Amino acid sequence: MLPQLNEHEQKILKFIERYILRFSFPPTIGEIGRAVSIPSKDHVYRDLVSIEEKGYIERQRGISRGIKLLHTAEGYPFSPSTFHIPLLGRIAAGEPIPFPDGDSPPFGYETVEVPRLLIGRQERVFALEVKGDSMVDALIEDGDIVIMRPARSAENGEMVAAWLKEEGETTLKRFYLEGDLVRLQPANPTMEPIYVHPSKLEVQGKVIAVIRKMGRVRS
Amino acid sequence: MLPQLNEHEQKILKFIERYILRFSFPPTIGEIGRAVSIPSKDHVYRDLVSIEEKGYIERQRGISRGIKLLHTAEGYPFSPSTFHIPLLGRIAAGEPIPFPDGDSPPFGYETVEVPRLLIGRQERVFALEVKGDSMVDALIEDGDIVIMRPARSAENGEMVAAWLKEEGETTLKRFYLEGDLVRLQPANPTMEPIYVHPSKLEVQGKVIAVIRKMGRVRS
DNA sequence: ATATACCTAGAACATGCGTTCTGTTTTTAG
DNA sequence: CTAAAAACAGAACGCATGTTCTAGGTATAT
Repeated sequence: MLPQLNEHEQKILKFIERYILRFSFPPTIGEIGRAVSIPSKDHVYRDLVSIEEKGYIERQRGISRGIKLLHTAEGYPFSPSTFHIPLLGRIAAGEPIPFPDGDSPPFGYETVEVPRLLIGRQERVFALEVKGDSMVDALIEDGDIVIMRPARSAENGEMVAAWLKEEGETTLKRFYLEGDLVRLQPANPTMEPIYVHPSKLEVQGKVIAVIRKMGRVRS
Repeated sequence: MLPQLNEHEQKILKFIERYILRFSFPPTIGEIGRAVSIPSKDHVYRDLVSIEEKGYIERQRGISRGIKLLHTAEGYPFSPSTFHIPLLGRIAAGEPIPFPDGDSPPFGYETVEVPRLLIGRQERVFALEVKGDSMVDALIEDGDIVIMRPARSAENGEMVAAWLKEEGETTLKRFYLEGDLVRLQPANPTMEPIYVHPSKLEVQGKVIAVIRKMGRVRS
């Protein structure tokens, strides 16, 4: 686990990250200072040394813009064209999805690497690995990675993680509000939808993407 | 299509690419000159202007290392942590898969961005977008992106694209050679396998991964 | 040959930029 | 409270680096 950053170091690291995503090369010490309102270059210089000692960046001394960003302020690996999403756990049939509580992004989890284009704005998204064949009705199989975003409500047609209070289980289906009932439509067209009253249903999040890696071989 | 680069420009662009992959920031003009054996900084400077005019890089004038690499010397989009896989087309039920013939990498196609980790070091991979619900037995739905690699044979348990000669259609299933028959096992556990004689079957490729992006909303 | 354009080299120049020094202010330890 | 340590500001220094100038070389067309 990486050591925590103090306030200045966090602001500096976040600025470096934004700068690289925008320009594709790191900022100078002066640019950092102006961006985070530290007039002294020496001050920024020392902070960079500290950030490097904590393992978030790697520096080439004496070289302009000699900064290599290794981890984001959230402690995740950084790469410019890809985003690392925390893998919160492995989810199986009948289990509630362990949504992160509060606004604090989870720290120190294993991560899943996905292209930035797949996620768009990468706010509060997280990943789950599916265990077992309980979600075949959502066209999801054992080992799939499901990428989600917490949400309390949904638009018609969106794929949601819905908690069915009476059954005590979570299901992934497309959401349609029809009159005063909600139709939960399986992705598998051979299966029938279910209708529930909104009071018996709790939308927990929206499914953003599913990734299936076929590397392994089944006996 | 991007204009061709002359010999110097190619050497420079390839050096920039290698340098960025190694250090995570671009080289200086002097470093480029030394690497490609051009003693004159002015010479390198003019070459960079030319490379920029041809659209391979984007430059921030007047600032050190102000180079953003847009395309590789081969004309593909550049990003350090992802591959860009050619999207060969949209595949629907009953259609044969348009595998690329020969070793020449397809040029000028639309591409799909995939993290390097997802496909490893494999070459000649390509992507297809699935149209229609004909592959639900493989737990694949309309709009999914299937990433494949051409192959003539398969190991037991691998997911393959198999051409069924008598039916005249392609199907995606797990491959098991059992005695002198091949068992093609659907990913959907509620569906039954089919058994065919190897002579009636042609393995066309292996499925490496499936990507499902849920952005759009269905009515 | 002559002219033109282009490629190339080397040096000069001005600014960019990392580093370090001096000194002040704020925080922490006892 | 007092002393030590850490955080901070500003300036100075010197090498790094992008840019431009001058000039010689090479190819091509007329």
